[in-house]
Amino acid sequence: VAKPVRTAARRRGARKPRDVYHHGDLRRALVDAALALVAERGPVAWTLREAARRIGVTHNAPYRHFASREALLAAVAEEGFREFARFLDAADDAAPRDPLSRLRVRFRSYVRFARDNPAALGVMFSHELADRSRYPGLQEAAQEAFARLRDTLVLCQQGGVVRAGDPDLLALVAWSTVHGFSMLVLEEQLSWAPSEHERDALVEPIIATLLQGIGGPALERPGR
Amino acid sequence: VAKPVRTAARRRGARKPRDVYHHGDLRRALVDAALALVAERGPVAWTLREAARRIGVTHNAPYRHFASREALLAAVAEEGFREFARFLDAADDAAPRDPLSRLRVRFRSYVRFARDNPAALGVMFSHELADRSRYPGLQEAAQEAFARLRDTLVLCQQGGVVRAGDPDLLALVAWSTVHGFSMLVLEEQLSWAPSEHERDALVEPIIATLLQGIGGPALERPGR
DNA sequence: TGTACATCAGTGAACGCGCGTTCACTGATGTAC
DNA sequence: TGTACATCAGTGAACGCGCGTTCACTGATGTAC
Repeated sequence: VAKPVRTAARRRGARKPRDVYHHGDLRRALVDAALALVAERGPVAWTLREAARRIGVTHNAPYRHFASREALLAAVAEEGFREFARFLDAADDAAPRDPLSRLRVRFRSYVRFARDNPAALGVMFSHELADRSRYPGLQEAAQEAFARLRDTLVLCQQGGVVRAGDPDLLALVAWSTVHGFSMLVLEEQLSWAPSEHERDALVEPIIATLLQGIGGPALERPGR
Repeated sequence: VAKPVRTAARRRGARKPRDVYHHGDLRRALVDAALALVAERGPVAWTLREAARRIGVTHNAPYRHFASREALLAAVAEEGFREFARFLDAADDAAPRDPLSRLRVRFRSYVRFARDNPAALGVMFSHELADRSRYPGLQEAAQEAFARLRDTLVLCQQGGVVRAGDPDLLALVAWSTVHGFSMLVLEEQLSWAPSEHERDALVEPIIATLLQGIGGPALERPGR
C-alpha cells in the first residue's frame, strides 16, 4: 500500500524530516514510531500525538494515512504477523528436513521471536484488537502465521512423530505452551529468574516436555 | 487493615450508599469496584474517578484510603493473590493425598482460577505492577501463592514422580506452561477454538504433556 | 522546455472531554469526663 | 445519661494536562498540453 514519494528535497539528500513538507513515507514511519512507543508504554497507553511528534509531523497528519488511532495499531499488528511469518520461514529453511527437527525449530522460533520483539507481540495479541474481523489484512496475516505451526504438526503426524488426532487440537496445545511461556517472559513476570541466560535455559526443557506430551509411536512414548 | 465502621444509617438498614456520609467500608468497596472496572476496560484504561463514581462517592474520597491510583491497583492485585492462595488451598484439601494427584490438582486449579477470574489475573500480572518491591504486601502475597506450586513439586520429587533437579527450574517450566495457557485463554486469543467446552478440553492434554515432561523414574519415562 | 492546474500531503487552530491530584472545607463519629 | 471535643471520612471547586478528532487552509508534486 505504501508508495514512497521521492521529493525534491529527498533527492537532494536532505536529512531532517522537518526540512521537507512531504515526508516521503509517513505511513511506514508512523507504524515504526507506534511500535517503538508501544515498547515504552504498552499497546493501550501509547498515543497518536506522540507518534506524530516523534516523526516531526503535526498531530493530525496521521489521519491522511489512517482512519483512526486504532487503525494505526492494527497496521502495527499486521506488520508484526508478516514479519513473524518471514522469521518462521527463514528458520525453517535453515533446519534439517525431517519433520521432528522442523517442529522443534518452529517452537524455538516462536519463543525467540517473542523474546526479541516483545512490543510487536504485545500488539499482535492485544485485547484491543481481539476482534480481527474489522481489519481483514490483520486477520489474514495472523492466520497465515498460525498455519505454519499447524502444517508442520501435520507433517509430524504423517511421520509418526506426533500422535494421531485432530491436528487443530494438538496445534492448540502446542501453541498454548510456547505462546504462554513467551508471554510470561515478555511481561517480565519471571523476575525471580531474571537473567536472560536463565530464561533461555527454560526453553529447551519446555520444548522437550511439549514434544514428549504430543509424541507419537515413532517417539517411543511409554504406555499409559 | 479495613476496619468496618458501623454507621447509624447502616444500623438502621439504609441501602443506598449516598444516603450516608460515612460509607462504612470504602476501602473494600473501592477494591471491588476497581476490579470490576478492570474487567471492563483493562488494568491500564480503568480510572479512579469512575471507580468512585460507581460507589457513589466523590472522586477524591479514595485518597483517604489510597495514596494514588496505582496504590489502589496494587491493593487489587494483592487481594487477588490472597484469594488465589485460598483457592489453591481449598482444592488441595479436597485432593487425594498422593503427591502426583496433588500436583495435578495444583495445575488444574491454576487454570481454573484464571478462567474464572480473568480480570484479577490481569491485574496480578499487570506490567504496571511488575516492580512489586514498592508494594511489600503485594510482593508477599505473590510469593506465598507461588510457594504452593513449588512445595508440591518438591513433594513429587521426593516421591520419585518428578525427576530430580533444581526445583525452582522445574517449577518455572510448570508455571510457564499453565500460566501461559491461562493467559492465552483470558486474552481471548483462542477465538478459533471458541466454545468454553473446547477450551476446557485443552486443559487435560496440556497437563498430561507437562507431567510427562517433568516426570521422574516412578512415572516410567522412556529412555531418551 | 514551459506553464496551468488538479491532486495529494501536510499545517495550525480549535473542540470538548475526562483524567489524577490538591486544597480548604464540613459533617459524622466515638470517647473522656 | 449528657456534653465537649478531637479525630476521622467525606465534600466541592479548581488546577493543569494531554488526548483524539474535526475543520478550513496551504504548500508541494506530477502531469497534460
